Amino acid sequence: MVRAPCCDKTGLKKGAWTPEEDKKLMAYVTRYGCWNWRQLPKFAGLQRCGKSCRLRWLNYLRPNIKRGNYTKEEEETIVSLHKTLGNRWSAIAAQLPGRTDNEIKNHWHTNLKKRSKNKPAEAKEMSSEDDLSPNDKNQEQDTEETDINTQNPGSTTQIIESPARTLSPQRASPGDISSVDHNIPATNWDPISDDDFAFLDAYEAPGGNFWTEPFLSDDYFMPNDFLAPFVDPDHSPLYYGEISSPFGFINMDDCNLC
DNA sequence: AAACCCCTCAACCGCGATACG
DNA sequence: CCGTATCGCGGTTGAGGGGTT
Repeated sequence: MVRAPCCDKTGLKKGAWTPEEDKKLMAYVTRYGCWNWRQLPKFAGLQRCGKSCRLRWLNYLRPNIKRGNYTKEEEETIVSLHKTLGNRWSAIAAQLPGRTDNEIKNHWHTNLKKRSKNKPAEAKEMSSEDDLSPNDKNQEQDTEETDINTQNPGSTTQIIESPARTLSPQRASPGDISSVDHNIPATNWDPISDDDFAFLDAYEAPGGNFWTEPFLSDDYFMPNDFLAPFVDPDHSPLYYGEISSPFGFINMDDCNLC
């Protein structure tokens, strides 16, 4: 469940996220968006790799995430989509608003897989998969995917893009961020108060140090073309429009960062 | 009460795809 | 076209909780 925090050789933290880290990430992404996952941890003051931040945000902190309590409809959808799509969890998740591919994948392996095994009609496909060696499984998956592709060449079947593409804050509409799902357990979703931005404000002090020296490490380097989403307080919490920055005006409509 | 086992799920890892210079 | 950086996806791991013996 919760892994003991540890550090890798580069000093980056690994393992379970602490509430403080969550808050920092949440506050940063909510305020500035995720313009570059790799650079983000430096700006957010996190000793994490960008990949880890991205995963944490997408699977846990992102607004509108539903957790647990799968409805019957959702489970049926997962099972039926899995029959057609195979292990394309992101595609499946795209059909289930608020669900992440990781969560669906876990739910499948822990619940639905067994359950579907018990249903004779569905068990045919599922149970055979279980008895296969890893190689066989791969082969079967390849076959399955090939079938999908051959069955639907240029198909009009609605296979929505992965949630990471459709729901990721990188491309999410401002509404995605602003409409918070308060069903998220309090332990996971601590509403962000102004205080939570305090650590960010420290870097926005007059002089613009935040954008030029954010949590700078000795070897830090700011790309010349650096851009970041800004927040218009009138369009809280995120606003992507034409904004000014230390680097001039940025028309966020032309900016595909988020 | 203690030991063991099983289950859950957050997080990591590796790789392919895509973007960019 | 090529090399590099970054992103996104799917598979896998393993800590910890709960159930069973």
